[in-house]
Amino acid sequence: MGEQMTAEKAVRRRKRDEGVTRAQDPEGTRRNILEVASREFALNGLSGARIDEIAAQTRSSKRMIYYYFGDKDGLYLAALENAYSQVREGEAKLDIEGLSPVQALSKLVEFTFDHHHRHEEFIRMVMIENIHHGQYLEQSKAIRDLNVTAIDHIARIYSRGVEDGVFRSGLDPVELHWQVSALCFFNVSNRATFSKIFGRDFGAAAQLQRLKQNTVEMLLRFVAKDAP
Amino acid sequence: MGEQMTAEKAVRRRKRDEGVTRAQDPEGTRRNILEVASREFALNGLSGARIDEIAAQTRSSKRMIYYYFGDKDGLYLAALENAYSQVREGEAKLDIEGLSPVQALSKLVEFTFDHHHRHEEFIRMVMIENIHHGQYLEQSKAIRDLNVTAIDHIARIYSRGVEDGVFRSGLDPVELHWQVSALCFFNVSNRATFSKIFGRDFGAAAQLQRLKQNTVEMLLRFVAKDAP
Amino acid sequence: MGEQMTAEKAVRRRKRDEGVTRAQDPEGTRRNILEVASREFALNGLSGARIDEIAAQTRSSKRMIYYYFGDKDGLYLAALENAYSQVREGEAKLDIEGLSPVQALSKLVEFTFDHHHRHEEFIRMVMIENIHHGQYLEQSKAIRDLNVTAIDHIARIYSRGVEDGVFRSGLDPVELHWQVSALCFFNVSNRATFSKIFGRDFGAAAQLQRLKQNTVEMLLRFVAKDAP
Amino acid sequence: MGEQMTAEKAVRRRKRDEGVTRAQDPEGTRRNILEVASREFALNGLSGARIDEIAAQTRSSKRMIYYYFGDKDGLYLAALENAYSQVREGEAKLDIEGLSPVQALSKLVEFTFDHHHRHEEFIRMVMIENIHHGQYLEQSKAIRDLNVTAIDHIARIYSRGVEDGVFRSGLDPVELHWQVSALCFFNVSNRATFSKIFGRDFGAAAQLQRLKQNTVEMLLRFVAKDAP
DNA sequence: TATGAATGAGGCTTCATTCAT
DNA sequence: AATGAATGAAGCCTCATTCAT
Repeated sequence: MGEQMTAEKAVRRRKRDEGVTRAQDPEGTRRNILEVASREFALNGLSGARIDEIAAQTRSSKRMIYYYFGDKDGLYLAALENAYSQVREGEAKLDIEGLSPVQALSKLVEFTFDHHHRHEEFIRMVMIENIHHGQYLEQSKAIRDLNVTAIDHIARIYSRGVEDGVFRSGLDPVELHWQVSALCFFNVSNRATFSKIFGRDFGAAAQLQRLKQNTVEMLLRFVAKDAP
Repeated sequence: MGEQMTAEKAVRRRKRDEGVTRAQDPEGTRRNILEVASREFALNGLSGARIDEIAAQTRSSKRMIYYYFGDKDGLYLAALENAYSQVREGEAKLDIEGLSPVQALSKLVEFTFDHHHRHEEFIRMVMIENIHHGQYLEQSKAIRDLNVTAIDHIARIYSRGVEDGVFRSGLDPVELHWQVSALCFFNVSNRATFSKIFGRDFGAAAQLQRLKQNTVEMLLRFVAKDAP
Repeated sequence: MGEQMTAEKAVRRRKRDEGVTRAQDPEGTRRNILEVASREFALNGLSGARIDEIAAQTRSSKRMIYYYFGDKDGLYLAALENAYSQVREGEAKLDIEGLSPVQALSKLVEFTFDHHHRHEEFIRMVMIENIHHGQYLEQSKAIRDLNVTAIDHIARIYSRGVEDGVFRSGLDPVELHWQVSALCFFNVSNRATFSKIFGRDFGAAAQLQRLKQNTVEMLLRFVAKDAP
Repeated sequence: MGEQMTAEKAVRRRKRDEGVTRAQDPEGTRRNILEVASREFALNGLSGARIDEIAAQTRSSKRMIYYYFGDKDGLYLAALENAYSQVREGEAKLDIEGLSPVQALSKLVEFTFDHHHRHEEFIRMVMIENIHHGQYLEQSKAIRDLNVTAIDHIARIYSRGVEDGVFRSGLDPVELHWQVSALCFFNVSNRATFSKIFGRDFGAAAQLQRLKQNTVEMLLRFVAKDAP
């Protein structure tokens, strides 16, 4: 009696009771921590996330977080790298072989729109990182390496379009990428405030479909050759 | 027993000696706190901001923060309302009287682009609020009231353009607003990560100028009547 | 907008809106404060009661509390004196004229039992004061003066009973008073814990009736002359 | 930058230097905190007790209080359970085997009287808990479990007395327990105010002896078979 | 590789009280 | 007689992190 049960201890007890004491699996442990941390950082931000809470959701303990990631910043950086890596990996799956420039650009925009929509956690990590002025991203060579190919697709499509005489020349692929990103990113990043302000659910399927088509159309019209 | 002088006390004493304290000026005190808090929340987020740090930059004390704003959340909400209120106020200054629909839309987009650029603090507050799923905005009738007129301008311009036969019909003003917002917001919100990833300063004057013109052009092309 | 409404301010506003600004009535103000304070101290104890909360329930302001009572301790002491004074005043109404010693003692015990039951606030103040080792009561000449007559009734009844040959001699009136007090006081003071431990409502009417009769009987049997 | 030495730190250092710290002794640490807390809560009440003060008297730190007990309420509840548990444990030592009902009842009352007297800390905790309307006790299954046997002794004695024809029938053991408790509890709980009001030390040995004998006698007379 | 126990610094908030009018 | 604004001290609690095993 008198055994007061704090949250911290309750978790430990639960784990023991559930027999969650897994076999020695360093990589699994690391992976598990990283997944939980990614979720928690994306949900609460860097200062909002709690090491205790992350540890509690982990299959291992707080000590292991420090063992594998050094400190909170290290864990955050790993989560950030994880987010970028997963998203870039997904992008690699986009296949625009054999499509005309217009079809390819349409497909790229649609894919980007959907991809952002599917990876809200990533979007939130990027928002959070921007709140921090990109100071962690700056430290990460891994992330910079990951992103160099990010504009390859659109650059290729655009130059083909220009060659084929269907896109006007003089545009900057990086700026095109910027525009696609802006429209697709905003859809996820600002949905909460936008929806609440206009009393309209910008996450509803039909609405998303319209926004996506708008975005495709915007890009196509933007690169289109001016009427003679 | 020497005069024990804490850092806080020393600061307060200095303030008083410098005659910075305007005793018994409720509105001034409140305003001063709010300004400092707005800056700090925008810089560090809700959980990242420190009441102690805010108080230290204030002309009054930590205690007064609680006196006027109740708690940290209350202060944050006030800062959020403050941000929206200031920005909406600035928007009211946009004058598009006597301009053609195309000119008006160009001006609106340029203005919005610059306005966002000038109000980074506001952008950051909106990002932060989105990280919090808009839960504070939701509590604030004041903000909802402020924003109802946000699309008035673009709605008016668009309908005039349609009447005049220069814009195609069938578009949704709220979605147009969404597009303008996305392109202008992203420019501020994601500048840090975008710049670092592409090794290019997206905040440089010339670059901004290009992005702004792109944005104007995108919108004009999007609403333009299709060539017959 | 942005006008955050703290509890403190809300109260002030309410009062103003309700036009509660009463006419200058020093005694009324003092009385009102004392009543609210008595309730709050009885409910929450000395350290548990809040000056702010008391002020909020008052028709006047926090400042007036200090104006009239000096400090929190002063207010508590006034509330304590108030409690004793009210209860002693009520006791004065007990009329045992013309009753036989047995009848008088019965009536006294019943009255005391009921009186305690009716004055839970007083009981709680006495408990609280005992928690504080009676250190405030000690300061109050007023309370000591009030209580000197507390045993008069029972002393008179007892000596009449002895004279009449119906009560045994050699008992101490103060101890008799002690016994009556113990049984009547406990009924109110420990009802919460006793009820919860035994899963039985010791405040229910029928139960109270039984306890009261027990108490009368206990006293009567205690003073009764031993069977020859 | 001189070594800034806070009071707290100094205390801790002293403790370590004196070898008072028994590192890594969870049960010892917990026990030590609980003992200090029990004393402090009993002395000052829930709101009156200070976590800082408790920590200072501990062999460990404020942080450990939260580690083991969650928050102040948790610590109070543990102290309350501790108080009940200790007292009930002591009661178990009462041995009335082989005694006649009258002797047994006498012994029980005397024991209860002394036991309450010896455990002032417990009495004070119960008073404090009653001030809080028993709301903590209510949360504690541990305490309810402890108390179920509290009336066993008196119930057994009484029924034997009735069987033996020395006690009258029709009485309720719980009410008998109530009466014994009232008289014994009051002696400790209200001693301060009673003594001060009547200018008589109700804690003096001779006085206590008289009160105890009165209490025994009251109970014996109450259960006694009426003279035929 | 892993863990439960322990920690210091600092975070937010509340309290009784006083000041200026 | 009365008030709104202001305050310093101290209260409770949480955080990231390290120690001992």
